[in-house]
Amino acid sequence: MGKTTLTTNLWIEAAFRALTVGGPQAIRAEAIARDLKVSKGSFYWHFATVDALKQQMLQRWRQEATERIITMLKGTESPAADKLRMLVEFATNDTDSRYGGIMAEAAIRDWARYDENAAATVKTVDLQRLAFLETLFEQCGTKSAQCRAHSVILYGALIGIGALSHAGLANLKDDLNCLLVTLLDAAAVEHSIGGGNMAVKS
Amino acid sequence: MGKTTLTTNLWIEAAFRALTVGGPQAIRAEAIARDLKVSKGSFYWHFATVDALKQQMLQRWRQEATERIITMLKGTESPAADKLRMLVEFATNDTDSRYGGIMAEAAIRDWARYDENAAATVKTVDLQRLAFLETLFEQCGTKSAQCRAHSVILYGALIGIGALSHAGLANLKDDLNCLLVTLLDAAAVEHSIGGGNMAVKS
DNA sequence: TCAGTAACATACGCATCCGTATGGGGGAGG
DNA sequence: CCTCCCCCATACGGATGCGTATGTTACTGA
Repeated sequence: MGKTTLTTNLWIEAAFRALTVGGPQAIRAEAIARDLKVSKGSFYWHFATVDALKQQMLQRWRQEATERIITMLKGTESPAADKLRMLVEFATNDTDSRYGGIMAEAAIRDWARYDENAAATVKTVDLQRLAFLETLFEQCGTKSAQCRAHSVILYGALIGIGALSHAGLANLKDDLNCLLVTLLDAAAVEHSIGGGNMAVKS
Repeated sequence: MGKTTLTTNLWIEAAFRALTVGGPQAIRAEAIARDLKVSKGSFYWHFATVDALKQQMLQRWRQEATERIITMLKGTESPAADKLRMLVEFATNDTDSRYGGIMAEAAIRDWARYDENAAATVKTVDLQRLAFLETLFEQCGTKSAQCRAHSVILYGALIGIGALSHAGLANLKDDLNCLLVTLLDAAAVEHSIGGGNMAVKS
C-alpha cells in the first residue's frame, strides 16, 4: 500500500492548501510538488501549465460555492427568517472541507484583486449569493426598496467581519447574529409601528 | 529641470502604487526601479533591503491611518451621530492621496494575511478605529452591551462592502448609509419604544 | 515474455529576483 | 581647478521559478 499514484484532484487540493496558507502567489508548480513529495515533472503531466491549474481551481471553487447555495435553498422548508439565521450559522461554521471553506474564501477574494479570471469568478458567485439573500429578505417583509441594500450589508459584513475575526478582533458568529437581528427588527418596525421585535438576546 | 534626484519618499510612494496594483508580491526592488526609470542600484542606496522598505511602508500607513482618526475626532464639535455620518462619508470618498487611500487599505489587509509584521500593524490600526467607533456609539445612546458589536458591524461592513463595490456589485456610500441609519434607529427604538426614527430616505 | 503506456524523475535553457561590489558623474566647497 | 561625496549605473553570483525534453519505473494486456 506504500506507493499510490497521485490524482489530479490531489494536486488541486494541495494547490488550495497553498493558496490559503501563502496566498495566490504561492500557487507554484515546484512548491506544490515539494509539498506532495514528488517532482515537478509530475505536475506537468497532470497540467499543461500553471494557469491551467489556476483555471481548474477557480472552476472547482465556483461549483462548490454555488452548490452550497442550492443545497441550502431546497434543504428545508422553514420560514425565510430562519433560513437567514441558518445561513449565518452555516457560513460561520464552514471550516475548510476539501477546497471550499471559509479560509479559501478570503484568499480567493485577494486573488481576485490582482487577477481578471479570479475576479470574474468571484463576481458571478457574489451575484448569485446576493440574489438569493435578496429573495430571503423579501420574504421576511423587508421593504422592497431596501432588500438589495440589506443583502449587501449582511453579505459585506460577513466578509469584513470574517477578516476581523481572523485577527481576533471580533466574534464572527455573535456579531453577525446581532446584525441579523437588527436588520430583521427594522423590517418588523416598518410593518407594525410600535411593536418592534424584541428578540435581542444578550 | 530635467534631472531631479529621487527622495526616499518617492520610493515609498512608488512602492504603494505597486502594492495597490499588483499586491504585496509586487513590492520588489527591480520592478519599482523600472517604474521610476532608474536602476536598482539606486534602491539599495536608499534602503538596506526590501524588508526595510516594507517596514517603512507599514510605519507610514500606520501613522496615516491613525492620524486621520485624530484629525476627524477633534475636527468638529457636532453630535456623535453626525460624526458617524461624516466618518462614513469620509471613508467612502478617500480616493488615494499619496500612500493612504482606500485602495491601499484592501491591499494592506491582504498583505497582512501572509505577513506577520503587516498583520500586527493592521491589528493595532483596527483596534484604534474600533475603540473610536465604540465611543461614538455610546454617545449615540446605543445600549452599552451592543456598542462593541455595532462597531464591529459597521467597520466590518465598511471593509466587506468596499470589496464588493470594487467589483461593481454595491454602492459603497448608499449601502453604508443605510446600515448606519438602521443601527442608529435600533438605538432609538430601545430608548423610546414606539417612536422609531423614520429618517429612511429612499 | 514483451511491447506499450501511464506516472513520475532528471536535466536543461531561460527569465527574474535578490544583495553586493564596484565604477562613474556631477555639484558643493575650498 | 581640484576634490570629495552623494546618487546612481553596471556587473556579478546565487537562488528560484517556468516550461520542455528526455530518461526511468511499474503495471497491463496479449
